This record gives sequence, C-alpha cells and structure tokens, in this order.
Amino acid sequence: LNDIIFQVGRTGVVTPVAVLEPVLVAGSTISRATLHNEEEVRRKDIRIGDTVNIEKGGDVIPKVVSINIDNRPADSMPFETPRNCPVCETPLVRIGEEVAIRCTNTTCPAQVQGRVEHFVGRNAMDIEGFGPAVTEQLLQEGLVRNVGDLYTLTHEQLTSLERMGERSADNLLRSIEESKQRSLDRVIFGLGIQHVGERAARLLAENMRSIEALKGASSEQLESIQEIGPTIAQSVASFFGNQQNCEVVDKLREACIAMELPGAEASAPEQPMAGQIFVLTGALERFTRDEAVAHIEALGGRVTSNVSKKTNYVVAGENAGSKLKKGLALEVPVLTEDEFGKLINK
DNA sequence: TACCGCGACGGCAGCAATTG
DNA sequence: CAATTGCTGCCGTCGCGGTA
Repeated sequence: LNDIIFQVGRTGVVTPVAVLEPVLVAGSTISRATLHNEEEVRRKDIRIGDTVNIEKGGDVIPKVVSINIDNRPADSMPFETPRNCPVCETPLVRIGEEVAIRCTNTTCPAQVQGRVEHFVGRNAMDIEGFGPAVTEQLLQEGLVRNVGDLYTLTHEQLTSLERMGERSADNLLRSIEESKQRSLDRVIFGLGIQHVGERAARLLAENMRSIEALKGASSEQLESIQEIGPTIAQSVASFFGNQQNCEVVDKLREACIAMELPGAEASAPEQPMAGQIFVLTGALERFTRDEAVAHIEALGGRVTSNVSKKTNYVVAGENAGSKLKKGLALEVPVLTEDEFGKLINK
C-alpha cells in the first residue's frame, strides 16, 4: 500500500482510496482500492507501507480485506485524518454523528465538477460525449460555472477545447439539444439536491408536477408526500431557498427544458396545495362536504377522515366534534369556514 | 425494527474521433 | 494512416441514513 489519497465527491464527502503497488487479481491489474471511509481505515488499522490482502468484491470493485501485520515496517505511522479539503483547503467537518467527513465549500472545484458530471450523467440528463475530461476543461476555461451554462455553449467555444474538433463539437451540441426532452424526474434528479436520488426525484416529480411547484413548496407540504420525510423535505426547501440555485433553475427553464409533467397545465396550472392533507369537521354553511373536497383536490390537496400528525389543516364548521379536539391537541392549524374560503380562493 | 435506496467506488472492453 | 485519447457502459458492494 503506497499511499492513501482522498477524493472529494459532489456533495463534499471526502473518501479515502488506497493506492497500491499494481498487482494482478482475477485477470485485471489492481492499482487502487476503495477504503469506504476514514473510520473503516482506523478500525482495520491500515497504514501506508502495509502489505494488504485485497479481493474484488463481486468480481468487480477492488477492496482491502485485511493487513499483514508481520510485514509492517517498524517506522510506520498510524493513518492521519486530513484536516483540510485536499482540493480547496477548506477545513473539513463531521456533521453530528455522521461517519462522513465533508468539505463544506459548495464552490470547491471538486464539488462543482462533480455536480456537472452528475447532471450530464446517464441517469440524469444523459448527455452523450460530455465526460469528465470535457467537463474539466469547460470549468477550467471558465466557459461553464454551473449546469445553467451548458445550454448556451457555442460551437466556437467547444472547438476551442483540446481534442475537440468540428465533428465532436457537432455531436456534443446535438446531445445537449436532445437532453432538453428529458423527463421532469430526471431534471430534478440532475439538480443534485442532497438526499434526492432517483426514487425521491420521481416521487417529487409525480406529486408536484412542475419545477415551479417544487420550488414554491414549503417543507411541510413536501413532507406530506408519501415517503418524503423531514430530511428530504428540508433539503429540497433549502435548495430552493438558495438564490444561486434558483438562478441555475431559471437558466435551465430559459433553455426550454421540459419543467412540467404533461397534463399539469390542462388539469390545473397551479397546485398550491399539492400534498396538503385536510380534515373536515362539523357542518359547513357555504359548501357541501363534496364541494369542499372538490375544491381542495382541484388545488392538489387531499382530504382524509382522521386527524394525525400528518394533517396540515383541520377545517372546523358548526358543531365540530372530536376531530377538532384532536387537531388542537396535535397543534394542527384549525381553520374556520371563512379562513378556509380565503385559502382556496387565493 | 426492517427495509430500501443513496452515494460512492475501479477496471476494462469497445468504439469514435482527434492528432501528428 | 497509425497512435493516442476520451467516453460509454458494464459489473457489485459497503455503510449508512431515511422512512414507515
């Protein structure tokens, strides 16, 4: 084991990687192996200079299984956790009880590059010909600062790069153009919001129906979506609470990327109550129950029969009963019929 | 508590395009 | 024209966090 290096991912997580004396294992030459995280290294007491046993997990990913302590050089030192980001020197932090150590500088070049690579990646916008080398050059030359800049790249700018001729530039521009057709869930996934992987992105796309709705949604509204909990909800809300992120999203919209699910406009241009859960109690004067339900659902909300922590509003009419009591006990906002009327009219 | 899925990882074959 | 470079897509696992 010649060295332990640290790589910085797009979310700032710093992971240790073992640099090995190249060795043939199961038909391929292994020169690096993942070490997962710093605690893992500490637990196994892996030191630079150690002789290590490696195998390929599932015949693919090389990993360090154990060390051969007898071959340890007498002067070997325990492994040291880096204090600063290997790329931008920002002090690294460990948040709460997390195992991961992070670079918190969102403008760290490694993070910026990671985010662009994620956006153009196969499961997100799937832009062919946009690999790490191209990304690195575009960032280096200042032609791209974030994913909002991708759609205004010109033929001239691309051909100015190393190893990028007419043909490659044409192909890349065509791929970029084609990527505008990607579905909403891929766009959301591509934004690289923390904790939002493919599944969460799909849930958010299906429930919010447009980037605008997602952007406007409160953390509470998001949390009312099935399988979206407080962590993801807050992560999304704080992403859109950031001015720069909103500017990137605006640029993507200007590039004419599809930012809505089909039908969103036809059925309801806006769904300000998307995901909101209402409980009706007591008799309403101006609406029948059915009318009230129809209004709520037209705006994207849902009506359930029982009050729980997930309930966003209790609408209390005349002679409200136990559901009003439970709503008050759980500190759910209680609306009078008038307040409810204002809410749905707006 | 059980389950799912996020995020991150390396090597290689095969191919296309660029460069010299 | 040959050599070089870069990209894609594939393979599977770990450790853990998030949700129900």
